[in-house]
Amino acid sequence: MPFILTYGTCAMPGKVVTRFAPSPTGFLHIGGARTALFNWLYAKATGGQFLLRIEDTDRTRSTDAAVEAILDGLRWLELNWDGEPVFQFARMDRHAEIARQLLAEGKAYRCYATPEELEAMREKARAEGRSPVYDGRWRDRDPSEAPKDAPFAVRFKAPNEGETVVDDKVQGRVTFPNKDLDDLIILRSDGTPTYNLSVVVDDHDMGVTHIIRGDDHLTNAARQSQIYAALGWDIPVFGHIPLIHGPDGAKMSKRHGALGVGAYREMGYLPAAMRNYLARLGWSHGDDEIFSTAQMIEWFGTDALGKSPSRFDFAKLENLNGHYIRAASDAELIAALRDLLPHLPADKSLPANLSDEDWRRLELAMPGLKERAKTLVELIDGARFLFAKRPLKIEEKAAKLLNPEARARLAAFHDSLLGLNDWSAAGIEAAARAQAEALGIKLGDLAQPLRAALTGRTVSPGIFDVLFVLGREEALGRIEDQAAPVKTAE
RNA sequence: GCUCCCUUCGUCUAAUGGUUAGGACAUCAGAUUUUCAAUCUGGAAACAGGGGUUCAAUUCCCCUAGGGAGUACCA
Repeated sequence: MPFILTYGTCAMPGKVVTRFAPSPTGFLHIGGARTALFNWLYAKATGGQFLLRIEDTDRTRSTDAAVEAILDGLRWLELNWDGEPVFQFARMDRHAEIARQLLAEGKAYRCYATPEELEAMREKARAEGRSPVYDGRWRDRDPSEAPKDAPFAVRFKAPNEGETVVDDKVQGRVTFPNKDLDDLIILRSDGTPTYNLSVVVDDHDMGVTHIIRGDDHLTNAARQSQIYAALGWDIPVFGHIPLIHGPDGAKMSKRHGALGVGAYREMGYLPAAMRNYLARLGWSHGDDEIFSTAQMIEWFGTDALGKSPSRFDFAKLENLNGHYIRAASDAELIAALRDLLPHLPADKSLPANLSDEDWRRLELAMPGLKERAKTLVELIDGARFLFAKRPLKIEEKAAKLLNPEARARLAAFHDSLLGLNDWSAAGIEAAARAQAEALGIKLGDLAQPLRAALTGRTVSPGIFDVLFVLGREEALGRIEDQAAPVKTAE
């Protein structure tokens, strides 16, 4: 079957092409998300293309669910890729073809060493304090010495002497002694290509010019450079960024920090806040902390990428998210909530089937709510009182506010409210202040019992806004529920 | 073990061969206030250690310590 070049043939000279190349063995984690962001930013900043390649050649570990999770994660972060994703596995024949070409040109050779043999070799090298590299035992042997019908792998004939230099945009000039870079297998004994070959071939065919990736690939960059050189292809510009660590400085693991971006969505973070936070992990633009995606694109460059690893800090993310929530319009937040609600477990969500009227009420309450929420989840929690049914369940701390005096004040205020024509926050506030004065108490002594009666809690948006948003009937009802002298506190 | 990389307040980071080493988050104190937030003011808080080079080093070089990555017929 003829191989079709998807991008290589149409790559414009001088045009930047970046890519994100995750392997679909799990969700899109935070480090991957940042890598994707940087590549995306670089493409946007240079007017180039941002491509996506799914490295699914490990058939036992790759899953369709993971592919979906990664695409989902990228979409949520609004990191849109150009064109269709390239699936590496589908290009296996092309990779094998290049391996055979290398073999034919004498730049690769057949290796008949068995896995046991290789293991013994490594053991020995380790014991002697040398790098556990392949010793090249089949490198220069005559084909006639090959065992008949024995399986073989194809190894790349890497230079033995000298050094390989990776000119890295982030790490600088990194030099590797060639003696430590052994002849890696490019074609397994079952004829399938291996990672380092596939990556080189794909990046070349896709016309990739710039590669920003985790520094766990730095050594690979050296090996890949050798393959590029053997093939006579241009080596892309590399930028190897340090990995993100967990809050305790240790490697990210499932126990701490290594969550899929979907988890961040469910914790109520906004994509824009996420991008902003991620951008500040390992990249900076002077003292700027909060900036729009447009500014990010304008400012982004590999020069300001840091070399030292960073830790993931939830407190800062949360703070940033709070900024974004406060800055968002009410309509935007309503939209974000509508998107998020279906993804949340019932106990963290709002009642199902909110009516249009409910949504309107929520939007009306939004200015007061968003001021107090650091995440959408907190926003939801803060909004819960809006949809509570009478008689309200009163939280313990709120119940303490509702002592007999407080209930008497509520009764008095309830009566004043009956005669209030201007049911606006300002009108209600004026009434409350007058009431407090008449009673000879501080405003707070009326406001807090009111809060308890109206929301069942001790914390809420401004209480006059609460009355206003709830509407006259509901508000008066809730006050009455708590003001009635015969009713018990619980 | 071997190869490579890293090290500025608790965290993310800025800057510089000569600075009171800056900002942000977190933290503490105060102001404001109907609660909580938000906001405002102020405080505490860092150049890992040791050698050099230099008139001068946080900055350049070396060593040590600590951290990270790689070391597969995984990606």
